[in-house]
Amino acid sequence: MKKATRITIVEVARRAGVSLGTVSRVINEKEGVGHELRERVLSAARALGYVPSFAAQSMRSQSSRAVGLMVSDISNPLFSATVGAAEEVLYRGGYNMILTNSRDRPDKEKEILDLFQRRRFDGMIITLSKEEDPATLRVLSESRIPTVLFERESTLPLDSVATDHYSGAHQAVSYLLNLAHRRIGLITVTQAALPGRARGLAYAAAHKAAGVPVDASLMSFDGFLPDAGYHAAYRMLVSPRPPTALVVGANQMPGVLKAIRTLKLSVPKKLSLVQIGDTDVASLHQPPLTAVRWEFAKVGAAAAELLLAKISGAVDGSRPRRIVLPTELVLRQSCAAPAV
Amino acid sequence: MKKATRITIVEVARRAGVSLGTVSRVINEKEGVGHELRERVLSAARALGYVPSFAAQSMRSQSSRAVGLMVSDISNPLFSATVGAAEEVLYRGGYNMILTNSRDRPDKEKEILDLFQRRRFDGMIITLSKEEDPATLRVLSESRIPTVLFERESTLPLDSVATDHYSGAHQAVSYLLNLAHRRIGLITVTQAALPGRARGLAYAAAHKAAGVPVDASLMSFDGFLPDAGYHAAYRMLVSPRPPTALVVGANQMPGVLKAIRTLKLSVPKKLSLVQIGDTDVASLHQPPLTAVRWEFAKVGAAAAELLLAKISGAVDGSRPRRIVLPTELVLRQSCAAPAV
DNA sequence: GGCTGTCAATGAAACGTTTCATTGGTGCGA
DNA sequence: TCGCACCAATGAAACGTTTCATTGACAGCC
Repeated sequence: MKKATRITIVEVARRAGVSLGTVSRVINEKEGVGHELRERVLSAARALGYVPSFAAQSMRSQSSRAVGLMVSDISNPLFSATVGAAEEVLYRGGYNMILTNSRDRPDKEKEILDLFQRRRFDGMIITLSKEEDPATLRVLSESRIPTVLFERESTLPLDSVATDHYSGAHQAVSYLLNLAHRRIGLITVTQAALPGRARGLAYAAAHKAAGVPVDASLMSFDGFLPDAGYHAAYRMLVSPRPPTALVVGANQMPGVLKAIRTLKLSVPKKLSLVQIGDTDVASLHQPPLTAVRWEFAKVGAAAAELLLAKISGAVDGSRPRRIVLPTELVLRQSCAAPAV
Repeated sequence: MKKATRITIVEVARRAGVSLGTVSRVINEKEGVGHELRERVLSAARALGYVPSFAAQSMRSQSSRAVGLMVSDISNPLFSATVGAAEEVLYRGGYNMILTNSRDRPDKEKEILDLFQRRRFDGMIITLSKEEDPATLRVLSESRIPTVLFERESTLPLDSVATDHYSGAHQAVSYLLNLAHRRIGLITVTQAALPGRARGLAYAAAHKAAGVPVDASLMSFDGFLPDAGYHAAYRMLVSPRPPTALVVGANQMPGVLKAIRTLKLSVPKKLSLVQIGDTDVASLHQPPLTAVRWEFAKVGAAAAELLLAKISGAVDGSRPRRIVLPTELVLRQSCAAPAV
């Protein structure tokens, strides 16, 4: 039979014949308690099956030993490696990770941020659907919880850890321009946040540097919609002046590949292809896809490490730190000069 | 300037000129407080920027409104969809999800289970690296936290939600046997847990039903090792009597495909291929891979729903519930009769 | 030998809520 | 008009820790 009532520190103290304070210090491995007593307390605790109450501890110590993570979509494979690495670092630092899914809905984001406040988390790592949503920014600026923006940047003085999406896209587009492509499609996510915005800017800058005019109809930024990759690619590819190359976000690529297959276009003969974010889909495709690569796990680990540093006060908060992680272009067999 | 000290319910009560209890009831939207007072409390709370302390609430109410999730590997794409769906259900039910990564290490699993106890979680959904690890089972059987096993089953009377891995593998192997394959390789994860064990049993049963002897060298169960897929496939394929078909777990498939490519084998001409777990890699491969399919999200949602039902007491705990979700074989173009 | 300093251990206050027994006031039926 | 039931609101106890000022004992020093 299980005891009906929870064992508290009081029972342990009584059983060991010592005071509450003593038990507390034994539990927390603080010094200043004699060897014999320590043993007595420990064995009493064991005998009773005592488990300290986190709620009481965190209420008293004003620390939840927990960190909130808010991402737009956990199921996104690009995120899951990142999230895994963040958890690893946080756990090792003695913090637990609470994971929430905002599904890119600003109202849910606000709700989650409120929740993080109530939970008195020691820190949070967040992704925003729109970097400039006023309601969200207000909550954020009033928050006193150490925060690290993740794959996002803000006008607010917030620390951030992000991949260098600008350089990544710039490399990809420049590479294709160098191969003599003049009509390059870009299929990615919304410009309301860093990744899409940086890619759009890089796309334009690379074209400008090469003296090639930009055709707005070759850019699609609604990658978060279901089947967006398919629709965007299909629309571009059946247009009167179709692109000869496509730069595509990893999440849009499955849809894009379906469109290509539907239209029976051969890669790279008819169409060159670069994927942003190197996944199994890219490396295992036939032909293997040239891709912009970065280490997903590193982004997560860096975000978690920065947050831990902020929590411990090791990093001064006077001026926001922005960590940008590098990308590289992995050349495979999905690109060629455009057919003449 | 931010206030140096946290606003508590006491300040709100003072400012609104009411008692603590009244504020508490307003905050918790309980009835029995007049309209005018309610407004006064609300506006006082707003003015002061009051945010209730979760720690205090959960200490008093003995509920953490949180659920722990322990998976072996978050980065595993098969898990991430599942985890996402579980989070969705739990969040909607008013619970937060704490995600932890056991990395399949029994010692870390035990540590995490202890943590879940201390945190007084209202429930937990867990994956075990070995279903029969005695130390883990002891912790589990002494735990009073409602628990749902996830893709695992135990000799302990624990509720579980899992995919029907047995039928899935049976379908795949039978299909290949029907195509006249006589040497079929199986590459998957450890038999110490449900998925690998069920697949091994199904493999043997299907062979027995077809009157085909089983060759143990055609089974590999160390899919959790890095590059296991590659090594297992390579070893089998270069052996004197290589398999003519391979049934491969989704996580091992990238490695297997690399081995196939290295050996320049054509699929399905030289080798038939079935993937267990239908991912983008399978559907986008050339040729598209025949796969055992199930809905990842449904498994997570079902686990979360069962757990919520247990927490609320809607389901009686006298006898464990085992929910098994169906699989189907999706026929694509990676299988053919063996070359003669 | 008295004083001081050190160390182990104690006991009570404090953390911020919820809950519950009470109080005070109001309306209604007898 | 009294008593009763009802309702809004109060005040204090309780939840399970940590922390901090205090006590008691003992050794070292002048």
